Amino acid sequence: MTKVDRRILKSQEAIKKAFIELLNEKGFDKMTIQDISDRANVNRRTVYLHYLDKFDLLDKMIEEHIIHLRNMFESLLETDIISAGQAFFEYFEINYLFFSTMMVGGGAPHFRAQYLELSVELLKTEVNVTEGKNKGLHKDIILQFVAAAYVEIVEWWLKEGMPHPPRVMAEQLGELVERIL
Amino acid sequence: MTKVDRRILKSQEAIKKAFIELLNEKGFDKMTIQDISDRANVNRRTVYLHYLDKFDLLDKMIEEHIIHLRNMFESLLETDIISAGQAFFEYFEINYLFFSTMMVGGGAPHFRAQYLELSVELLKTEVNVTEGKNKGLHKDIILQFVAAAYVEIVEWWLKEGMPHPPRVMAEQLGELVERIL
DNA sequence: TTTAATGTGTGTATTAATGCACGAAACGCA
DNA sequence: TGCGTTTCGTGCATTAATACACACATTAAA
Repeated sequence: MTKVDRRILKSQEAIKKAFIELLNEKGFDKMTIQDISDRANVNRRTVYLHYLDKFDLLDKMIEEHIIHLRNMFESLLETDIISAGQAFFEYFEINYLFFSTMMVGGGAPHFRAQYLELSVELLKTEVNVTEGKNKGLHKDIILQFVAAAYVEIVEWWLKEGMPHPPRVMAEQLGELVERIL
Repeated sequence: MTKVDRRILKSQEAIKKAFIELLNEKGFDKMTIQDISDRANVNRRTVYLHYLDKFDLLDKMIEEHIIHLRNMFESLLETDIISAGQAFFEYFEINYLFFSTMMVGGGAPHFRAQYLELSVELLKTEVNVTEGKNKGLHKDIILQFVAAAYVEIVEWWLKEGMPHPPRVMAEQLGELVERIL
């Protein structure tokens, strides 16, 4: 972990904060780089110094969340599946402002693709086709099946404004997944 | 008004904000430049780029308030003395955090000196010794007398935690000054 | 449809901020 | 008192951010 120049952190912090705020107020399409730099109190040139355009900015922000989710998964390996699932839903809940507004703002596809990829990767260690009820089935099919369900549920849950608390989501989802894996 | 580099404004803003916070928490004597730069999320070197030391920082902050007060005076020339006085006390009230903690933190002498100077300057236009009740008296004596009273009252008011609202202070002070000028 | 205004992405010279290192001064404490 | 630690104030090379300008695209109004 080489030390990052404090100016870089401050600029990126300000830009990302401004981005989230504007995502709320005008949506992704309506906001301009001008808006972002104004809000962040940063020169417009500085935004281009860190990001290619607003799409890249969005991607990088999603990327950060994906990384965070992956780290969460690794630190939750010893935890039971319900509590682990709950932790994930709570993370989405905390960052609801970002994720939900991204959905209505048109950023959903980017998030969906990356989150799906992550889910498949994480589930790899959980699926067993050499014994048990899935003996003889194709691992890649099961993976894709379950991962897609996970992603779709999260997206639905966010779009609907979190109609059930994290714990309930984790419990019911755990029940369903139990029947498959 | 030549345009100031945005970085300068941001750095100074952060430093001053940190200074006020620390003035509250540890007082002027206990705080170090290190503390200030840490809190401001700025390199220690940057503080020295803008200020000689913490005394200079304090002075410059007071100076800014003095300038603000002078501008207020000029924009209140047409206003009646009570309302004008009220505006001043309200300004001190808004910046109570700074002024009051400065008093207990040991910065009072610096403020007192500059505020006294300003008061004398501003009162110059108000005192008339060519006619009226003060005909024949020395202008400089009257000036010093009234200005000192003003300053002392403000200091007392701040130290005591603003025991009366701005309006009341302005009214009573107006009454007293009326008898002299 | 033409025109004006706004936004984009980039080049560039300049400037402010950074990180680091240093000796000296001030401080806290055994 | 002496001694280790902290803070100070500064020098310096490097880097990030800035202001400004430009050509071009997009949008909105006349």
